[in-house]
Parts: sequence; C-alpha cells; structure tokens
Amino acid sequence: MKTANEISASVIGRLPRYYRFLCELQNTGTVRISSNELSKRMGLTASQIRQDFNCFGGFGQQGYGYNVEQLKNEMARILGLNTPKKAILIGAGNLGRAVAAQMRFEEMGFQLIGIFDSDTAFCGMKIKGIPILTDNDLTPFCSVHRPEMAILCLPQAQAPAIVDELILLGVDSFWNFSHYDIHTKYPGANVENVHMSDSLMTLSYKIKNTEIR
Amino acid sequence: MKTANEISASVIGRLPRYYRFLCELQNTGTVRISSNELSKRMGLTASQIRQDFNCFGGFGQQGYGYNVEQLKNEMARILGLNTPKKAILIGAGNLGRAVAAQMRFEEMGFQLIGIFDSDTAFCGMKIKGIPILTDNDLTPFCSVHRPEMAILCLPQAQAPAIVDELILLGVDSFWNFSHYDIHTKYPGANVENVHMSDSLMTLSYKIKNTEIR
DNA sequence: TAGATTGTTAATCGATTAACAATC
DNA sequence: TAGATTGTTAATCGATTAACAATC
Repeated sequence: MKTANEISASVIGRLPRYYRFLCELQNTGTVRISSNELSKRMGLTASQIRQDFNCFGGFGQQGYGYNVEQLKNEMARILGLNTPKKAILIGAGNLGRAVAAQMRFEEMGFQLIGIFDSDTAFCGMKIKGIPILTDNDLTPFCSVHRPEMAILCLPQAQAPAIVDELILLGVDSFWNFSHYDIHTKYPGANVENVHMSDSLMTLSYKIKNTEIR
Repeated sequence: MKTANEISASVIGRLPRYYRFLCELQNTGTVRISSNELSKRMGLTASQIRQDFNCFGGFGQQGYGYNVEQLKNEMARILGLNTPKKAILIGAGNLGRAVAAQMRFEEMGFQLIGIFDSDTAFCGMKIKGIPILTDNDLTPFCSVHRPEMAILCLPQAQAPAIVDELILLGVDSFWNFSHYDIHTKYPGANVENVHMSDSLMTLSYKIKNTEIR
C-alpha cells in the first residue's frame, strides 16, 4: 500500500472503470468475484487487477476473492465520491446545458449550485431547478457560496479571463471542456480536460488505418 | 518509421494534441519551430516529440527544426482528417443534440448525414439542417447512404440492439458516449469511448487528494 | 565554415506480467 | 485438510529520456 500521491496516473485512470464494473456486478446480484473472473470481463490481466487494488490496501481474501459490495465501496471512497464538493458551470450553450442536464453529479459527490453565461439572453432559464446567472454575478455568488470546482463549457477565447477570476475566488479545480490550457498558467490547479475532438481524431486515425487492410 | 499498426497507443494518443498546437502556432503566424521550443510549450520532452514524429517519417530539417504548416498537414494526413467519412448520430437527447450542434465534424473529414432517435417526438426537428428520423428509418437509410461511423448518444439499455443492427448494416466504427462495451461483442470494430463520468471521477480523486495536504 | 537541431541509437525508467509463498 | 485465490516479489516488456553523430 502506497500513499495517495505515489499512485501512478495509469492506476488512477483505471479506477473509474473498476468502479463502473463493480456497480454493474452488484446490480446483477453478484456477491463475490475473483481477480481472474474480473480480468476476463474487463479485458485486463488478473495480475494487474491485484496490483492495482493493492496500491490501496488488501481488499480481498485468499481462497475467496473479493466481496463486490465492499470493493465497490472502497473504490468510491478512494475516488472521493462521498466527499461533498460544490461545483458551478460556466457556459450555458449546447454543451453546457447537456452536461448540466445529463450528468449525475450527486452520485459522485458533486453538488451543482450555479450556472453562469456571458449572454444575458439565458437569464431566468433554469436547468434542474438551478437558475442561469450572468458572468457579472460570478464574483458575488462565489464569495458567498464558495464552490471549489468549475465546469468550463465556454469558448476558448473567454476562458483565460474567467479562470483568472475563478482562481482569485478560491476555485482551484476545473472540469475543462474548453481547449484553454489551464495548467500552463496554474500548475497547482486540479484539472481534468475533456477534449472531445481529440477523441474524434483518434477514431479518425483508427478508421483510416483499418481501411488500408 | 514504422508501419501504421505498429504505432503504440501512447503515441497515437498524443497526435491530436500535436495537431491542435500546430494549428494554433500556424494561426499566430509561426513559420518554424524546434522540438525544444515545442517541448516547452506542450510540457513534453524534446526527445519524446522527435521520437513521436519519427514514427511516421522525418518531417524536420537538421539545424532548422520543423516547418509548422508542413508538420500540421502531415499530422492531418496521419490522423486521416482529410479522408471523407460518413457518420450518423443515434440519440437526439441533450447530449446528442449538443454533439451534433457543437462538433466541427467537417474539419476532421466527418460528414454527419443522419440523426436518429427512438422517440418520435423529435421527428421533424432539424439540427444543422439534418432532419431527425426514427429508429425505424435506420435500416433503409443505411442501406442507401452507407455510413461507416455511428455516434452513440443513446441510453445504455438501448445500445446492444442498435449496435447489432448497425454492424449488420456495415457500420464498423463507433464514437461511443454510452457505457455499453462494444469491444466485448465486436472486437474488430473501431471504437472510441467517451466516458465523461470517468473523467469526472478522476477529478474527484484529484480533489480529494489535494484536500489532504 | 560554425552553429543549430534533427534522426537515431543506447540507457534508464516505470508499468505490466509471471510466479509463488502465504493463507483463507 | 485440500483447493482456491490473494498479496507480493521477481522478471519482462515497453515507453521515455539521454546522448550524440549526421547534416542542414
């Protein structure tokens, strides 16, 4: 077992998928599972699964395997899904509205408490009961409600100024759908980039290289 | 220089980001760039950049560096962004509509030619001039227009049946926003999964592990 | 030519896999 | 107890980094 910041990005990147599979197993009524059985379902090696889990402690039992519910709960704890986290959304365009409406934030401990857009035309609209405010409301709102995470669904050109403002307001974590590179200016911030076009280009690459065969 | 299917996933995963940076450099009027300068901007090592590029051939010139426009064009070619690819979208909910409206498909060689939803309430609506059809229209439409890629923005429960249908219709590539695991049943298909909740859980992990410090 | 920077080989590092003793 | 399966160490594999000769 290692301390949290020694864990490699490769291992951390696999945790959500483990969690997802364990939820499904639990939903289908599976009580116990061996690393070998799990490896077949997930397309990994049993070795890797046991190594990954043992970064965080011994969750299994020799001769038995792992208890699905217990292991799922451990994954949730490790991922911090039970820790309450206040989030705001910046940018109520197509993508922002879809993210607000679609994501099950509560299941991951996030509470969406505010939505902001530079366009006052959205003012008064509500998503999931949360009213859309303008960017002018951002500073007073954050001073009072103290969110720690911001979801950035705004055009790249507007991102630098908003991020500067948010950092000053104590927001230090970003779920970033814009292409603005936050880490360059703020290396200490927690950033998860979602570059949908990168994913689409990767698919383009795969398609191109199967057509050749 | 290696042949396409020897290239490791790690290298391929970095190509879209190279392409993105090169586009920006070109937009700001930069004509040439050295691996060293690029490494500073991207937060990689110069060695890695040169190794990556040399998987596909020698695009640089000793003593000079790389020509930005030429290198960008090479990246586009390697990623297959110039290859025309017909795509359809399945699922016109919040996410599906956002993806249809937001993504610049044409810039990556994709042509969105059809949108489908199981809910007939969407029938008649248009996105970017493309009418939304029902799932019943899927087979006749594909038989005529022969798309090769499908964007899956539908609930997981509906995914297996639709994927079965699409595979029979010759669609063998998937940009998959659902959580249905296509590769298990169809290991030969080209699949790019976009698991937005996985990304959000990773951010949750990061937040949890900075709070401790 | 001298300086710069690539392309490429060799060295290092880290991640994955294999093996097996511990133990339920 | 015997069988199963973990936790963990050792071996392998692959990716990243360093070094440098080639060359523009």
